[in-house]
Amino acid sequence: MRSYGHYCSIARALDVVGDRWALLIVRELLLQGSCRFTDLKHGLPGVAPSLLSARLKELEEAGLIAREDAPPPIATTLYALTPSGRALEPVLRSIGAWGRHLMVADRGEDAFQSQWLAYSVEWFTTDADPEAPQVVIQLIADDTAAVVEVADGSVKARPGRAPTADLTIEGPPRSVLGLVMGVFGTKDAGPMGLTLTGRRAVLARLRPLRDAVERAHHADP
Amino acid sequence: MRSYGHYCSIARALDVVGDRWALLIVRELLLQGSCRFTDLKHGLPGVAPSLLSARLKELEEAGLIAREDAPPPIATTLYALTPSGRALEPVLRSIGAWGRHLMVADRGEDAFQSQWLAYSVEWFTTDADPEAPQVVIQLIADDTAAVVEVADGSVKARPGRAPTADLTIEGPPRSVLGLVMGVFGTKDAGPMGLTLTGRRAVLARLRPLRDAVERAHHADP
DNA sequence: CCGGATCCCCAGGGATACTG
DNA sequence: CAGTATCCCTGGGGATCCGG
Repeated sequence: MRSYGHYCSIARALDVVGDRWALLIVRELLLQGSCRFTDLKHGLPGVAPSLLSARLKELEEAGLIAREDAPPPIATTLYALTPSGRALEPVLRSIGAWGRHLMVADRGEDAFQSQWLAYSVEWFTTDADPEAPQVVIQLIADDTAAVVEVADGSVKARPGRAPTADLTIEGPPRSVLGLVMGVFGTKDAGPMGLTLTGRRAVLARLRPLRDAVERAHHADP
Repeated sequence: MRSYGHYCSIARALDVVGDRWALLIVRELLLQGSCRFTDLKHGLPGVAPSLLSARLKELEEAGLIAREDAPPPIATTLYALTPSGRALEPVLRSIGAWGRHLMVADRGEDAFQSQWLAYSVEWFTTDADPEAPQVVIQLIADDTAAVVEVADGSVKARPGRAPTADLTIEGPPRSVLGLVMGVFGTKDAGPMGLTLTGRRAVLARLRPLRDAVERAHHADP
C-alpha cells in the first residue's frame, strides 16, 4: 500500500494493515491458528488467490506472519501469526464491537462460517451468573455449528458440535446471532425461524455486552 | 468500497470504514472536533480534494458524519462526527496503540501535526504520581507545539502553547515523542537533537503505557 | 488436491486544474 | 473557501493455468 506519509501511529499502522483483505487475513489466522493457504482461502470467501498470496508476502515482510514448513508427514507450508500479528487482536475486537450494529441488516447472500459464529459469542457476551454450574449451548446456523460453554464467569466458544448440550439453537445465522446477542427474546424465536431444543432458561446465562454505538447514542443522542 | 460479503461484524465494519482515508478522516474529526472542509484537508496531508469530498459523502450516508450549516456569521458547512462515528474512538485507540512500534523508524519526509503530537501523549501515557501537584510540559516539535498537563492521575494534552511550563522539550518530532514515550532517556536527549528547558525531573511524571507489541513478544518470544 | 503464477479488465484513487 | 472535473495509472476482482 502506498504510505499515507503521516508521522502518526494510526496512519503508520494503516500503512501496514490498511490494505484490502489484510485485517481479515489476520482475523482468520487468529481464529483458526496456524493454517494452510487453502484453509485461509476457504476462510476468506471472495478473495483472489493471487491477492491472498501477495498479502501473505507483504504481511510476512512486515513481521506479522511467519511461514513454517510443516514436518515431513504433512509436507506443506503453514502460516501463523507472530507475536506482533497476535497483538492485533485488540484491534479486531474493537472493530468487531463497533461493527455489531451492522449485523442486523439482512444482506442475504453474505457468506457465513462457524468460526465467525464462535468469536461473536465469545467476544461479545459474558457469563451472567458466574456462580452457577456450567452450561453448554449448541448453535447451528444453516450448515455451520459452534459449541458455547458458559462457566466460571467466562464464555468459551469453538466451531463444532458437542455430544450433549443443555440447549440447542438452530436457524438462519442472523436469527441465531440475534437471539444470542440479545437483539430479540425467546418469544420472537419462532417468527425468526429458530428452533430451540432443551432448557430455554439457560439462555439467560449469556449476557450480551453493551454495544458501543448504542452506548454512544445514549450518552449523547 | 466493494463489500467483502461476509456475515461477520469485522468484515461489515470494514465495508464501511475500510476505504482508504476513511479512518483518518474520523481521526481528524475526533481530534479537531467539528470543522470545515479546508480544516480537514489541512489535517490530512496528501488527500485529494475529490477523494475527501467523496468519502465525506459516503461516511455521511453511513451515518458516521453529519454536516451542519454553520450559523449566518460564518456561512460555511461544518462536518462533525455523529455518536456512531464517535464510537470509533476505541478502534482508533487500539490501532494507534498497535502502531506505536512503527514510530521509531525514520521515514524523514512524513508530515507532522500538533494534534497528532497531543493525542499520542494523552492516549499512551499516564500520570506516574497521582498525588503530586500538577505539572505542565511544553512540547515543541519542529513547527508544531502541544501543551501537556499532568495532574490527578490523568494526562491531558492539546495543541498550542502555554504561557508558562515546568519543562519545555524542543526538537524533531521523533525525538520529542521518543523521549516522552520512554524510547530513550534524558541522557540521550542531546544526541537526539533535543533541547530541554526547566525541571527535567517532571518528565518522570509521564509514564508510557506498555506497548502492545512488546507485551506480546514478552508473553511469547 | 495444494500452492500459487499469469493474464485481462475495470474501478478506485493520485495529481492537477478549474469553477461557483 | 468549498468543492468538481479531468486525466491517468495502479491495485485488485475474476478466471484460468501450471508445477509439485
